[in-house]
Amino acid sequence: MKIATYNVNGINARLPVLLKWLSTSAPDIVCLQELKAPQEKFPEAAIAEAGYQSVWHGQKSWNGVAILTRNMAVHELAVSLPGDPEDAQSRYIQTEINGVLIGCLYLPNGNPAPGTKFDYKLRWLERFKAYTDTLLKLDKPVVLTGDFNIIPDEVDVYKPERWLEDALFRPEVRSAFRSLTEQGWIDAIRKLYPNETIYTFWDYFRGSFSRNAGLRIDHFLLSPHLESRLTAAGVDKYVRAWEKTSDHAPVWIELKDE
DNA sequence: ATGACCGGGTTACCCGGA
Repeated sequence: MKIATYNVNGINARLPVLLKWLSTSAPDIVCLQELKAPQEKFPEAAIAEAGYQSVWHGQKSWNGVAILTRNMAVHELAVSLPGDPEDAQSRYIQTEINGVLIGCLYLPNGNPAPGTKFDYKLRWLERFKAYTDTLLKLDKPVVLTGDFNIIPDEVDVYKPERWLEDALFRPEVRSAFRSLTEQGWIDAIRKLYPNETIYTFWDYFRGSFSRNAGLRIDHFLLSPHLESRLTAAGVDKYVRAWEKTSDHAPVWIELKDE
């Protein structure tokens, strides 16, 4: 079972690129972030024509998340992260497929830091940590994937010294990410590639992609059950080189059957 | 150190993104 995550930066602007990537990469499950489209503007029919069922939670202008599946029934379980009914931002959607709970998240960016946006990011991380505690106690296979907006370590950014004050790299958020892996969640890319420089995002400007000035901010966290089932992982970096592409590249893992 | 590139939409001398 191949599971992918892709911050599309606008589902409608990205539709041709998304469909082309789906046909070449052929993931079974896809988590999308930054739809930047209200609920009724999601291109469900075009995606269905490509062979994928969708569940999504849109929002006008910003945010928005979706889960697509190929040849598998989708049962939508949740469209928000528990813990704050007042939070109106569409940043989490969750479903269960083939006995695996799939959480698709778009964590707040948090810049500028410090400030109210950074405070929101930290609150979101607290809620997320409380929820991951709950998920671990379920004692079942769980995949949490998406755009975490967290650079976990110095190896995950081209010039760490320039990012020290940034909301993606500040000690509070790196510590929050570390607390998840210490809790038992497996960073799938790092599990398979402990020392390699691997990026998932490159700015549109400053010639970032051609200079490979990137960040690793899109992640897969696996519950301990899935460690023995993880067989492969990677970044579809070639998609970032396409015309009209997102500033993120798709990231994927392969899980073998039990 | 700085700029500049995208998508959405109030089509702007706008905003947010990372």
